[in-house]
Amino acid sequence: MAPKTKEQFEEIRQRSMETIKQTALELFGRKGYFNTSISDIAKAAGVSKGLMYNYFESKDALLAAIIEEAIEVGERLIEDAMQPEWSAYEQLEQMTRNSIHMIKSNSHYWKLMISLAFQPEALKTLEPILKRKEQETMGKTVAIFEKLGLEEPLKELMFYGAIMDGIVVQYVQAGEEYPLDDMVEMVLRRYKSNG
Amino acid sequence: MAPKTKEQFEEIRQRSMETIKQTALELFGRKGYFNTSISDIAKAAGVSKGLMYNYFESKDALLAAIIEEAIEVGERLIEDAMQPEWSAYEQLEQMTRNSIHMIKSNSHYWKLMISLAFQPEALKTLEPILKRKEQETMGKTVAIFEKLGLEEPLKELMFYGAIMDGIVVQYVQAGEEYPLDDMVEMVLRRYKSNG
Amino acid sequence: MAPKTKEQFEEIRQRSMETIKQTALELFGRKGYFNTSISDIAKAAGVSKGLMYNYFESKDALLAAIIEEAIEVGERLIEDAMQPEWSAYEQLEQMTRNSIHMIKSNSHYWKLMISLAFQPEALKTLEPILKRKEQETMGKTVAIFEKLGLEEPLKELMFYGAIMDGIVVQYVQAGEEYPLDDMVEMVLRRYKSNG
Amino acid sequence: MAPKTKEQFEEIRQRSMETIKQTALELFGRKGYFNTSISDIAKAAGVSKGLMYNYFESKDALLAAIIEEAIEVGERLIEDAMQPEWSAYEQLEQMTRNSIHMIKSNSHYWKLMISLAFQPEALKTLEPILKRKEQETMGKTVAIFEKLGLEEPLKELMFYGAIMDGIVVQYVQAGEEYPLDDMVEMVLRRYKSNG
DNA sequence: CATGAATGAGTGTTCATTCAT
DNA sequence: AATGAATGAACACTCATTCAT
Repeated sequence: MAPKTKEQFEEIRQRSMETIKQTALELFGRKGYFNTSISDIAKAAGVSKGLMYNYFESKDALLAAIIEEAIEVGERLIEDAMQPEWSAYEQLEQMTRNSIHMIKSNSHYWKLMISLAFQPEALKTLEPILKRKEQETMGKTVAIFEKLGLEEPLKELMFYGAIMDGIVVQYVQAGEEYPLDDMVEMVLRRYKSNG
Repeated sequence: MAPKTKEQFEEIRQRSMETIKQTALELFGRKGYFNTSISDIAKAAGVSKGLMYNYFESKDALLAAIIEEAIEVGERLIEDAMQPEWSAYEQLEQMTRNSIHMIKSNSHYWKLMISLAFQPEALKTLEPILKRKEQETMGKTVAIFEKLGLEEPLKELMFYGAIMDGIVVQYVQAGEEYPLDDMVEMVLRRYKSNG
Repeated sequence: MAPKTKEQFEEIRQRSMETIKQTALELFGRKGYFNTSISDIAKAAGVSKGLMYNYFESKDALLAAIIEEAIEVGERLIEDAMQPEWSAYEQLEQMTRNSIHMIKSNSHYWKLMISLAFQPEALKTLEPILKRKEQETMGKTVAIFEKLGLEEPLKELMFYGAIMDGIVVQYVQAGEEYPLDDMVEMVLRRYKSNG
Repeated sequence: MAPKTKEQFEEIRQRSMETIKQTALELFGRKGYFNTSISDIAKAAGVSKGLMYNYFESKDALLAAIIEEAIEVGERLIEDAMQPEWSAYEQLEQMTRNSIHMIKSNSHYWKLMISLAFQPEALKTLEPILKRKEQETMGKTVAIFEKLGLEEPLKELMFYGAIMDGIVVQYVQAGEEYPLDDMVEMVLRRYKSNG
């Protein structure tokens, strides 16, 4: 019964937080943020309601924590694609495939994000984070499209963005039966002869 | 001294229902269905909380009424595009432009639909209606793609659907600054040489 | 299209009031007073909600009107039994049979009365009416028991009252399968050798 | 710093449930079930409105819990009367006295039960429980009446039931001034020479 | 670190009552 | 005399949050 060390406590904290975040993400994704209660999360995570408030100030804060974590993952994937020695097309391909991989492996997250994105007045706190993040991504990506040598790189980037969003929307809706890989090939074919 | 006539009552009913539906749609679109209370709607519509229940059995029923009305509008637009004397491309163009028009003139509705679609466990009642509607639309549209003479018409249809969804998602998000018309031209260019 | 005469109006009034009272009584009896809404009554009676308020000040007043009417009927039945030329037993028999007849022909009313009687704080307005009525009945009936030549006429009257109440309670509960007539014979047998 | 033990929590739960049930029973008995709101109960019990829902799923469930508890008490009293070494009359006497004792010590409960029993369409959930219970009681009691050696034991049982019900009805109505003990003696006298 | 009993503001819903016609 | 749209207070119920232990 030796007293636990600081490190042990810290580890427990991390594990609990992770459990709570994971459980919450799944429920938020399946049932929607507003339709998921703290009780639901606590029950599904097998912890007490009070414990959540040890780690997160509020339900909103829990949501923010989940989203920020996922954003970090997303950022890393984009950076992975930006290998300077690659051609523009190779970078685009890599980024596209990474994006798809990310979506495949975390579809709860994307369901949550999309449903939140379409209730803009519901969660004002989140908006600035998302706006900033989107612009960063756009900024990095526009370079690829300029290098591709297209006539109107900005418009093409927006079109690419729309296609990718559309594919996500449809995949997240339809589930595993959706021909995600076929759609990806169709996107890439559009740019294959370039850059 | 005579009681109001049936016609008078009917007109009053219609006006009230319309007010409530319009107000509700706007709020649902802006704040999300679950985040909009009956009180919010009543206050915004300038009527009492109880009045809604004279016309709609429940909040759910109000939502269903709104969606069914919009679905009817959508169906009419698709049928408008299916003029048999037109070429496949002309039909596609018409349908595309009609869709965009519909979205432009009713963006609240589309925000609502998308956010609901991504909380699938939240509103089981709606699912069958939407599934059926989607399949009907697909059925009508696949004919156009077959006539276009593409190698894989079904996949191309799915791709087209994804692009259109993506454009809607981005437009609804970005608002009026989004270059909707440019995006439409880019979609159509993809098929212009066909059918 | 001659204007209606005063008499015709009065007749219409009477008919409407009667319809409303009868419908209300049935519903109150079946579903309970608090569980029956004005809307229910109006729908079942085939009139508008507003019409009720032309005739009765409130839901409470409607209830009071129903009860007062039934009390009058009850009073007449008791008086019918008090033929001075009859023996005490004959009077008791008549009163007993009259009571049973009354209950048989108006069981909704008795359901209503009993359920109300057991929610004393629910309808304070009614209490004085009922108390007064009960004492009047007791007063008239005690004379019969005194004439019967029993040792403790007042206690016997109370016992008789309890038996009659119990029979009503059971009959109203069990419905037509209840052997009401057998029970009545058993009551009367108790007093047959007297007075 | 340690969390409360399971036992502590359990004790708190039991105490709260008991407070709520007792308060609710009293109010249901006095004002009627439909006329008593959750707010009323919470205020009278000195707890928050929400607390009831920690322990009972709904107002209906609270009622069911109250009734089931009382039914158990009732069952025990009947069994106490069925001592095999006693004569039929002794058993009847014991059962009668037990019943009266039960009613005396819990008149709120009986007010509630009677008023509910007379609003049959109001609480369909309860009906099967009560029907079953009543038949069980009848079954046990009929044996006593058969042993008493009466001509028509079943009818006599029904008559006894009616008397007892009538006494309860009158006692519950009139309160402490009612000569309950005298009435009991009058019932018993009817059977004293038998069994 | 962890618990879950307790709170109360807020939700969807009902309903007696009013009133213009 | 008769209608039913409209109101708003009250209802049963939910849930994010607090806190004693």
